[in-house]
Amino acid sequence: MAARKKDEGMKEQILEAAFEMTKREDFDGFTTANISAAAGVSEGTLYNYFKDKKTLLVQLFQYVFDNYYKNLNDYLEPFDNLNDILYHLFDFHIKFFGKTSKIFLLLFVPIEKGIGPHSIFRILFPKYFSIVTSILESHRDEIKKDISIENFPFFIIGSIQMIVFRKLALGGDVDLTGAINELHAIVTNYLLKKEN
Amino acid sequence: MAARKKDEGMKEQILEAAFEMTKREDFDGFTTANISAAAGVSEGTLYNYFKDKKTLLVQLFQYVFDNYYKNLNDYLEPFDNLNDILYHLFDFHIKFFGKTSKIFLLLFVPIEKGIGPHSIFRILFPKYFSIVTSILESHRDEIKKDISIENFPFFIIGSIQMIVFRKLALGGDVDLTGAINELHAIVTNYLLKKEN
Amino acid sequence: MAARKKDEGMKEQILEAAFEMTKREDFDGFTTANISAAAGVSEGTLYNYFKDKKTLLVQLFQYVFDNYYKNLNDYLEPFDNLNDILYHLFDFHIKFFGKTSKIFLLLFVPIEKGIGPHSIFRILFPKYFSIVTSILESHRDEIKKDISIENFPFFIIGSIQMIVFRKLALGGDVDLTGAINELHAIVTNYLLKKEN
Amino acid sequence: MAARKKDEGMKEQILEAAFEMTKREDFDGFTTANISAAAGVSEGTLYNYFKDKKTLLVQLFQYVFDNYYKNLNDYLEPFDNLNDILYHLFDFHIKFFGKTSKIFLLLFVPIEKGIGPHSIFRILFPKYFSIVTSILESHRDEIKKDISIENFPFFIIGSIQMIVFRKLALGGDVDLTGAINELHAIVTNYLLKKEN
DNA sequence: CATGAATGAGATTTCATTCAT
DNA sequence: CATGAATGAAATCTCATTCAT
Repeated sequence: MAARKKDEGMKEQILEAAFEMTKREDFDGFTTANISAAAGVSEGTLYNYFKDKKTLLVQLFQYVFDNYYKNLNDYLEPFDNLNDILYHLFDFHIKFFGKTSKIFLLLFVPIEKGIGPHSIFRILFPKYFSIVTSILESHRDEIKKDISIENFPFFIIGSIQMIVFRKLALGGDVDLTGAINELHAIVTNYLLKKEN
Repeated sequence: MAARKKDEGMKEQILEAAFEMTKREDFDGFTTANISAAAGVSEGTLYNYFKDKKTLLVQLFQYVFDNYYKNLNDYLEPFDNLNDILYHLFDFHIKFFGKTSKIFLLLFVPIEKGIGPHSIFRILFPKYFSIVTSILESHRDEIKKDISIENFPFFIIGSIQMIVFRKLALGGDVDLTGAINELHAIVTNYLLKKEN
Repeated sequence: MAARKKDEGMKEQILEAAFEMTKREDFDGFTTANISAAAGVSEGTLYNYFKDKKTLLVQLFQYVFDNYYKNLNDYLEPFDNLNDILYHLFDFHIKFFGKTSKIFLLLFVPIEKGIGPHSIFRILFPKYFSIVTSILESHRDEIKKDISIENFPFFIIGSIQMIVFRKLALGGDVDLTGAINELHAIVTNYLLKKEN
Repeated sequence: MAARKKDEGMKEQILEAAFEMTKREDFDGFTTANISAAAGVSEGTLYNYFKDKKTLLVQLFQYVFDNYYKNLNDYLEPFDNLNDILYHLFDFHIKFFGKTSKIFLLLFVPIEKGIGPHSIFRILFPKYFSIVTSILESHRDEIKKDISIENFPFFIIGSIQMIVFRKLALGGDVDLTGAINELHAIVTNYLLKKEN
């Protein structure tokens, strides 16, 4: 149990370091050399905790998004109406990834051989879908009656993500707050019952 | 006088083959071996047309998006109101990339050394922004007076793109038409003057 | 006869261009691309005049040194005493190669397979030896009686060559005239009968 | 704690093997394949010790000449007059390179980009100049008063080197001792005060 | 378990040579 | 003959993985 705990700690330390590495301006790709240097361990040590590099990357992505969801829940906890929740969902996303993380490079890492699509996207989508869906469903009464929300989570993630990407692409002079406000306006305008 | 006459189209042939390659289910990365095999030429030939692999990839991305914009213009030509135009913008995007292209893997390819962000995103954003902006501006009278559309192009690209990604991730059973319809509803609901 | 003459002309044109190329500051090696570009012909054309690249290089070296010897003879013709002749031998050498020729890179090009040394040096040495030796022998009466001159040609070529190399290595601020004078003093001091 | 302990001598082992390789009759160029085979390591290992091939070659040249100078000092230590020292300088040079080393092929390897000459010669010249100059200066009282010795080091290196090259070019039947004696006579005759 | 040097498979790149035009 | 695009063998270089310590 102690050993396992130690294991888990080291694994997390490596994954955390790898995530931090993706936020650095001079990030230079997910090589084992880069990851081990960032984690302060030897390359060989990586293989004591992960079968191979692909496994490490898949677990890295899962680690980052488990983290994301956990912190998102805490972040949203104080808010009780959908309007506020959506705003802070956007806000949180920008804060979590907004600076410079290149974690999304992993999206196309293949996770299994065989027929059909099999990228790391497969991990992201169901998770993201379920969290946004559960938010929406627990506030159904605030949402307009006649609209479909089946694809809404994807609209949300796509839009936020593009704001992040834009920041990554264009550099420091992006008005993130304005973008969040505009996105929030679009979404709530569509989604929420008119208050009067 | 000319030797095997330099095929002016060879460069395009290589880029086209590389793009087609990204749509294949068994796509396995942008190696020079893969690209040359897809193009039916030797690896050495690649270097007769491109200084190095990075140059090829940047030009590939530009080629794909030049193609995208050109075809999009033709596709939208018959439509004269913003409602229809937006619908077919979404529609076109899905058709163009919708199946399986992994061209977006290139988004993070660095295009220059130096300070700040410098990925291939830099190429994509201004182009996409300008085309969507010009569409919106030439239909200003159909848009609600009081709303900001500064960030609108990014929401649009982000949303469409996420639908494409979802298809890539989850495979064949995605209701693309439904997604387009819903996205279209969100956007037009926010953007367009209520018709009465 | 006309055809052969044309051949010879083209061959010489290529070799001359290749030699000129070695004097350029941005000289970048004896690639077939470089040589053909310098000569203003296609790469394929090289192979109409030379069996392969090695043959071209060997003939280039021979061409340069045949040229050297021929011009040297003309250059020395006006002088009739060994003192002057030696001075102008040095002078000529510096003028011929002195700026920036990297022709000496070819010295180690192998010219035959098999046992023993077989570099292009083999071509240079006998020629240089014979010309210096013949100069010395036709002025035997000016040379001290009791000294050996068997290795003298090598001393001369080595010393001059090093002056050239020094210029190549250290750049523009070398006092070539001073170096020639000093070398001349050493050589004549050793070699010539004291005049009184 | 240490893995296969980093052999501090591995770098030197590779350089030494590369130098030895240049003395082999069947030496066939400085390819990474040749060098790694000579050193008994894999090609990949070369890149654990040298950034790239050019760096390896520059360091190889420096290694060889550092070795040369160190051993030369020991070799000359017993001798206290310039006459003897010069003789054994020649003698040593022949012994060190005299057989078959093709290390001098490296002389034109470029060491930096930019304007002006920049070959490996730049490394050789100052070193050789300083060692010969310091020998001459510490024996100034044995040298004739009125002669310039500014260029002397270059004549010495050039002459010795040409003897080495001649051996390389012409093979085994060269009278090295005779050549050394003659060179020694030339130099001392010019340089040293007449003893009487 | 940790290390990190060594490996070698595979990726990128160069370039002498060929050959269809 | 001249051309120069295409080739492919060989060179340089990268990097995930192994394994002796």
